[in-house]
Amino acid sequence: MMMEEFEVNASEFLPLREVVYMTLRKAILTEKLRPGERLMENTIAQKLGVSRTPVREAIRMLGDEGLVDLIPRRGAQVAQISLQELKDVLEIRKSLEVLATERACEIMDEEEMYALRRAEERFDTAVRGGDPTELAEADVAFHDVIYTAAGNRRLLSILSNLREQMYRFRLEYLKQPDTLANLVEEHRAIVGAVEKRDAEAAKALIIAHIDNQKTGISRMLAGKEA
Amino acid sequence: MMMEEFEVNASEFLPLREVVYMTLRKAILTEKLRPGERLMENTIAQKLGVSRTPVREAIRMLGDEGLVDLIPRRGAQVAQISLQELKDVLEIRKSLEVLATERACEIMDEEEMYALRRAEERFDTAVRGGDPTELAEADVAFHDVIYTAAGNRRLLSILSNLREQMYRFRLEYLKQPDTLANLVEEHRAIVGAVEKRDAEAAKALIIAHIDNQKTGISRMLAGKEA
DNA sequence: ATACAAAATACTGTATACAATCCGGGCGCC
DNA sequence: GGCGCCCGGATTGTATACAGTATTTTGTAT
Repeated sequence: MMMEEFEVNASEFLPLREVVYMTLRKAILTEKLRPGERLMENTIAQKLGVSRTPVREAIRMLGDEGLVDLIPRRGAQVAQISLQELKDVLEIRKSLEVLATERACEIMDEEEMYALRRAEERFDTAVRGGDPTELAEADVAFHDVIYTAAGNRRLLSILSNLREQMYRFRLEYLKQPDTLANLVEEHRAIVGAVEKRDAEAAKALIIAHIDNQKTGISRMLAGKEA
Repeated sequence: MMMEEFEVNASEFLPLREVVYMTLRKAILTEKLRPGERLMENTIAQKLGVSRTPVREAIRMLGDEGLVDLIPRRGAQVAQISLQELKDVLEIRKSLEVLATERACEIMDEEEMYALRRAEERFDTAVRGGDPTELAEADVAFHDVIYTAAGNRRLLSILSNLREQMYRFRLEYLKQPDTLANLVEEHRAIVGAVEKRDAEAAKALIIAHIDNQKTGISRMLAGKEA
């Protein structure tokens, strides 16, 4: 496969399509590839030193996640995410996070409870630390504990996918210092409710959590326009 | 591409991967390819008279839909759908159908209302007609009107995907004559609630609709085991 | 006979070559 | 001068060839 040592350092002997996928994904999320930009198989393949085949497959994966738009016979381009689409995604997430949280309240075991508390602490630490990447990962990890505890694999996969849609915004969002304090508080409250297995309370908290995100991101975008 | 006239009659000059995808999908849904059966790229490619490339892509599409399990370096096999997975899917659908119905109640316009009534009539007719394929399609069309009216494209796509998961069961399920009468009645009630824009009532009806499906299919599967 | 090892085989992963289609530019015609 | 057609280049779609790995088979030794 050659692959002149180059960009892609990550753990070798992974399928190439995964490597290409992760590389492109990162480039999109960090805005190195801007929305609307075309992804040409040949160009990318040459740039990464691989053949078109894994590039093709990687691009299709990104298409499934919604990070790129696939246009037949025209190729792919980095997806524009409109405010409308963002709202759509958040609306779906609200329904499904509620579901996940309710189920988690019902069937979560002690081990998972412990993991949840640990995840909350990690997020707490990350907020104080200030590294945005770690912060985002800690947030992901926190919610993942709940998703997983819900015991519905399909739900986990859908929620993970929806999260991807928002990643670009989240990175910005998580930089706003005033939101961070809120987030810590919200997470703490959610953990409390789940620990008591109080599904009603947890549901309300999750709804508020998502609604806050929606207003926060909307405000952020509105500010950016100006 | 040659493609010796063969099986795949459907509208030519569609990308081959689509043709292969539809062919395989149909084969799985009609149980010509049984759960657990391996899908080997070479074999399928030869059988359909195409190369491995479009077959590969088609198989990956089926993987996304959950109709086949993709195992790295081992290929794909037709997914076993356990009762648990079925319940998982129905649980998610319940949340999202509720969401779709509520939104539809809010923002559906007159044209879509009309389409909904037409779809209900079509289903009604199909029940009397007795052709199971038409029946399934009419049911899909009915729910699609609501999904679409909800005005959330991502939601539409997720719900469509989840429906695929259940297709195999639905075909069997829709053959049971006693359920059919119920279904017609449930659809009629849903249309009534949506027409009045009574989101609460519609929500309750949709929940009942899905719960009925769940018990119906569970009973059917239990019967089959014995 | 069984267990282990080694080789053959069969399959996926990757690369490359070829075909078909779409887009833009230039030229001619109206 | 504008509209349309044709041609060439660019890019995706498809086919095939090659490489690497996992699985199965077969042989041998205990």
